[in-house]
Amino acid sequence: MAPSPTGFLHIGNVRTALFNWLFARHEGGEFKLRIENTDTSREVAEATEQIQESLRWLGLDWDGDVTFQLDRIDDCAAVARRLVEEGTAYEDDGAIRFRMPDEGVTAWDDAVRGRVEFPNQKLEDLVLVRSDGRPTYNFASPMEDVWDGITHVIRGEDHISNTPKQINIIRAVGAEVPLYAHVSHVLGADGKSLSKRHGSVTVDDFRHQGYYAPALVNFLALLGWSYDDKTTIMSRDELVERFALDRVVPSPATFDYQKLDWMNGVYLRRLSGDDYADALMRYLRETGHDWDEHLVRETVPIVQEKIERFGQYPDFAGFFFHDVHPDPALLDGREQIVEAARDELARVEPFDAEHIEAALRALAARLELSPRKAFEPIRIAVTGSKISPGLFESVELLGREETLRRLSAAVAVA
RNA sequence: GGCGCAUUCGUCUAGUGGCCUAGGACACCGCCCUCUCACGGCGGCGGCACGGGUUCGAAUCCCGUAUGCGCCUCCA
Repeated sequence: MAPSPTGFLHIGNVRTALFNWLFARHEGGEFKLRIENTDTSREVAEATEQIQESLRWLGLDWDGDVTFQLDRIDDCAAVARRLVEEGTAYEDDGAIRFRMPDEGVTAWDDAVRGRVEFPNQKLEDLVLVRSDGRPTYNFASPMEDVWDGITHVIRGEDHISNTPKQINIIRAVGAEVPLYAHVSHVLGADGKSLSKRHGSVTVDDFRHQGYYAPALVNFLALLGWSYDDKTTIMSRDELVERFALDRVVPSPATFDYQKLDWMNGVYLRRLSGDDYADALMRYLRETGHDWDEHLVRETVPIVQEKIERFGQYPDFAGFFFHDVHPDPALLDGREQIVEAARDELARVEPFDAEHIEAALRALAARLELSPRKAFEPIRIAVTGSKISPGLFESVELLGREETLRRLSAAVAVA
């Protein structure tokens, strides 16, 4: 994987990285990370570290040290000089240009697209080394592929037109041409390529919204690749075991956030309570919610099945950690129900979900209200919202004192 | 403009000449479950871009058209 350090890791690049990683792990090969920083003017200082942190979060581990394209500037220059001597390159205004063949075609068998051919006549002589001495991407990249012993280049389809140029360079230096696989782009809902030029959709964005890395990986793997006609949920190991380039489709895929949300929910619901709590705590800490860990862990059984992203937790369960101020209009003249509930809950014994439920259901029956009708104002007074985890369990967790306080407060305000 | 790549339900996809009156998943709609919201169960809506070929037979092969995207930089 060879990102340029111009910003956060983009989700489209991550999908490409994932295919590289899955392929390498499946084949027992190596997955290499190279930072393509020959364009120093566009480089962003933090980017290199952020890219690595994002890959670590996703669990895409690379082999060996990270390499930097700029480190081979001298090696590239030496090769360019040799090509000039050999006559396959020439000087032009201080730069060095590669002489592309004029006749015939340059072709390769792309692992996802089949045979691709370019008439050489259309290939322009390419600048290898700029007049300031720095190699260009189209020179440095194939040379590094050679030096790093890259056997498979899996990259985005925007590189298709670069490939014949790079193949000719590799041939000119007498090296072996790697196998190329050009995967399609990931599109946004607007149908445009999801690139840095259009909305920024970085790994960090997903992380902050509370997506679970294994779910994101599963989802991304299915963007352009499938195992069969019905399998969608696959663990990391299953993905590695099953991934194959020949099942990668060549057409672009649109990123569907709703499906990601669904899949994230599936993953979160499958977690054990402890694992869920661990991941949730990590998320809350990362996003600046300094909430009591013991209480957070106690809420897990009643929220795990209800939310599909950790990002929903603060809104959904925040009432456990801070007071609520429900809009009086929401109660809409139903404060007598809230008042009656307060009186009931004041004497429930023991104060647990089972007995709380029995008491509140009896209250609803006495008021000749359906449970649905009767519980709504109580829920609003206690949680501040019409939507919440189970009422009885929430009340138990909140405790008698705090519950009664909120019920009284709601009545007072109304 | 040139070159290249792509085109199956709204979305992700299965499909490699007959198994397809095109299968699955997400989304959507309806019903059931139900203290809200979710989960779960059941059912439904919905597609081979278009036009020509080839063939006994085409979503699958060929050609063309359309549309989208990419590249054409001393960016990567």
